[in-house]
Amino acid sequence: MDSRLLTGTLEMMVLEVVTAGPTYGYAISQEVADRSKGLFELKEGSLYPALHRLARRKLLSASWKDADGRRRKYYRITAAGAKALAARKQEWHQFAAGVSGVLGEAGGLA
Amino acid sequence: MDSRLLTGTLEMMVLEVVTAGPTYGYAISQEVADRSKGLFELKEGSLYPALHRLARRKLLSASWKDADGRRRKYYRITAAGAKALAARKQEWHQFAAGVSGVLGEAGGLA
DNA sequence: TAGGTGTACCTAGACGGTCGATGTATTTGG
DNA sequence: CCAAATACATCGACCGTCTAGGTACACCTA
Repeated sequence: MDSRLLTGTLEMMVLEVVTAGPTYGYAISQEVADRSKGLFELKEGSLYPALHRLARRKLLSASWKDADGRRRKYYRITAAGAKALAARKQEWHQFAAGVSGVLGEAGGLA
Repeated sequence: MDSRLLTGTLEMMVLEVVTAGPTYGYAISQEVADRSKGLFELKEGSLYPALHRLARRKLLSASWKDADGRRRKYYRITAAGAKALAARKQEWHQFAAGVSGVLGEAGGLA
């Protein structure tokens, strides 16, 4: 898996996972790995900066919580985040359809 | 269209177009725009460096030709290029399926 | 109790691809 | 005659991912 493919979709996937309910970095990476059948193993050097970007842009809100004697930073989606996610998903589908079109496959743009 | 999504797929699309027969930079960008219904407008600052990379890696071979009184650099796919393209396409399909899985859509990884 | 593994966060710098801007030159169409 | 299209190329800016490193605590086993 060329990690360059992740560029632009990593944030979308993070937003999607957080949409399911408040969660934290480590759990997000596990969930993404799970849902992708182990294909995506988000690296800490990509994941944490992405979370910070999303928080800075107010697409996620963050708060520290203690659970199981562990210090965790929980993220939850904001209204702006939900909106941005919807836009990203649409863009992604359009993009994927465009690639299909160039590759001469069925499922290209209408 | 966030152009960052193109990272990693631009070369694949170029290889695919050249597979149809020897062609040149300007025509490639037209063809990609065509096949993607205008969604992808490859910029010169991305396209030409990509062609040079692919040629340097021997995935494409290049030769100058004169046609219509115009100076054009024609590219054709090499055996290694065809092989690389097949690999990239498989990787792309896997990647797209992985994203579908994370987004909770049908068509995820088996 | 020492050490390894898993959990959990973070950052710095390297790397590389896409972009906008800019440059050159010719042909075509109004 | 001049604007637009054709056709190639390069440069530096920008930005996201990665590797590698760091901190800290919980848990299990020898």
